[in-house]
Amino acid sequence: MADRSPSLPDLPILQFEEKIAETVEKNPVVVIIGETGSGKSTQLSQILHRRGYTKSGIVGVTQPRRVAAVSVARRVAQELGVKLGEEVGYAIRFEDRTSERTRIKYLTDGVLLRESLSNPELSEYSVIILDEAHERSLNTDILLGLMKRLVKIRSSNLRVLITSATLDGNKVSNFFSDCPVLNVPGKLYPVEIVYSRERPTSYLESSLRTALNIHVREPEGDVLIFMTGQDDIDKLVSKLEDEVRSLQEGSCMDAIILPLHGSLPPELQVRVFTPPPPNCRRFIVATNIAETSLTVDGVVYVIDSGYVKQRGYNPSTGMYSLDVVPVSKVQADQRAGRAGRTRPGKCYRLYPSTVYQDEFLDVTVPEIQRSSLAGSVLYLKSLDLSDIDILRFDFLDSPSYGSLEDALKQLYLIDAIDEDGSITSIGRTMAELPLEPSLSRTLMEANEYGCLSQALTIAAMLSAETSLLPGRSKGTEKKRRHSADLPDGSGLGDHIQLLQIFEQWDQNDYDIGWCKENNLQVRGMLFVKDVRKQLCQIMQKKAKGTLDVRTSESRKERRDDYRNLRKALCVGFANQLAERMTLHNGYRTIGFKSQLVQVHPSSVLGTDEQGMYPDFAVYHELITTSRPFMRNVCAIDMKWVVPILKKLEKVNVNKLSGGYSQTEEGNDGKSAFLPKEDVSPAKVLPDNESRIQAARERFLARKAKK
DNA sequence: GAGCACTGC
Repeated sequence: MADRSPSLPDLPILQFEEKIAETVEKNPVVVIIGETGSGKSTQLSQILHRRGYTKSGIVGVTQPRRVAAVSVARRVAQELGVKLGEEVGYAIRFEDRTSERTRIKYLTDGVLLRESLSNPELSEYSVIILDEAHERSLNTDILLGLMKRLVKIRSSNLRVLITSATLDGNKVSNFFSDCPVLNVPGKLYPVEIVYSRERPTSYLESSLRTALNIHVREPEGDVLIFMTGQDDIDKLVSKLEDEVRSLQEGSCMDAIILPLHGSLPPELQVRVFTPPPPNCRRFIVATNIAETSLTVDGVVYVIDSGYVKQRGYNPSTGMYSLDVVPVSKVQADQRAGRAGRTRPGKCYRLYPSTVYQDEFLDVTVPEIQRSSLAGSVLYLKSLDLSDIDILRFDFLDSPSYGSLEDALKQLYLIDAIDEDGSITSIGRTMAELPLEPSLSRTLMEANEYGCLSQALTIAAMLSAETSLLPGRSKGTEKKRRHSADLPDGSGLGDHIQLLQIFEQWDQNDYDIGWCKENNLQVRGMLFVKDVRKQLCQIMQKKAKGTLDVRTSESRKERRDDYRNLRKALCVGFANQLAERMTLHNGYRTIGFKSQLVQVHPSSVLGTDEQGMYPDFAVYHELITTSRPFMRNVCAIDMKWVVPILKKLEKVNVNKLSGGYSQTEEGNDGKSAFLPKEDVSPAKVLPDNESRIQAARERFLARKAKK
């Protein structure tokens, strides 16, 4: 591979090559603050290659997103004049384009985590660059902790570079024993920030007025408007269309108004990449997707509502939520930067500067503090790092004690760890599967009951579930769940329906047209097929029966009630069970702090002659939107629940966590982020026990009645 | 009888 291509682009970072090389030479960890347009993603790896770091190993660069890993690798291969997949390659899920000759490797952080599972010292790498670490994805945060440990073990032959944002560069440096921080300027044009005098009562209305003002008064250039979700986007798009239409002819240029969000079909998403005809201004009304994932060229004006829709998780109830929250300063700056990519721009913030200064957090709350940690904890346990105790694991930002406790409890209930918190052999197999722990456990149990092939399908379908639904357009709603053509889950619930849908697609030879006819998202269904294939490869050696999708005809004839499959789900989702109220169709969750929930209206779960839902159910997810709902529900037998209730009684979080309690030094002060809930084990347990006792009594009464 | 921001193995 050539050391220097004649066509190297003129990027700011190249002026710092000497300084970077010198600093990396002397320090095992270096933080690089690289603004947008600095070229850090494509150039850092090449600088280190020129300095000889690819002689002793691979230079690996992680990216939080698949498309970024692919496109940056392609670019670097081009700049170095080599064929992609040879000296320069990439690895993402389902696609490994590397070879023995690969010296520079771009990969998603998830793939690097997988690699470290089989090679904890990542010995083939001489350099690891964690790019976009300021985005603080769950995987990046785990990697940051692992890197801190790894540089101690491999101090002589590993270099770690972390790229971050201005606002938390020092924090990352502190985390790595005050390692050096290098600033690399970006190549953005100046963006003038225009603040509102006060917060608008309706930011939809305010966005509309601001957009129209730009259209009438400002010179040409596209407008990017950040909204929180599809609903508001649709409303604003239609209002803008009305208003623009009513503008006097000839008073201003033409306009094209485009929505842009994740649930938009890909063919509509790519419309934003088509440049507008002359004398025409585009309005792109977008979610966060335009903040980092998609870059729209031609944007000169940005309107920032100051809000974002963000997922949260409450570990004491197991409940997810989607909340509209103020953006962080980093996010607001990122949004503003979208106006200065091609020439000087303007950003209209629909809030006063005091709100930015005093109310916005510096950085977005990291994902690790907003997610269930069962999967991450199981992952870390399976690494067998004898020098690391999970509850003392060194995170850049620690998750709360309650959140780790929730993860341990769940892992214990599904047999992934024993009562002392040590990983079991079941847990080890689970960690190998690219699934949430409950689904991994379901697969293993299903394997024992001879219904692995069905469980594989359900696991794959649930991995993609949200992207299977068609966009919410009038007339097609309800169709997915209640269409006459699609199976209905035999009244047993959504898991079974998902299984039946995939089986039917299989019987239709994976015909794309069939998906379209049934309003199933093609992209989502193809993803399911890929996931299932990947899961099959991993489970092949362990499988006790066939992995084929198609169940044999004879079996279909004797009216399968999916008992084994539902029993396996019950074991895998032992932490996600609910019991119906005696007199109505509401449920209360078992195992968490008492929580009243309802079956989501989109569910196909059937009722009996009295219109009542089954006594017990397993759910895939609890989510609060307008109210707390169970999403994806499956009927289960009460007798399957009894052993789980017994196990719940035995849960001793103090033992699971190795006697480490919240009050001990080291973890306090860092962990207060969620709604203040008392999650100390001493208080939760008695309450839990009495609740379980009551549930058992109700269960026995019911049994007697029947 | 309600709705889903965005990623990823």
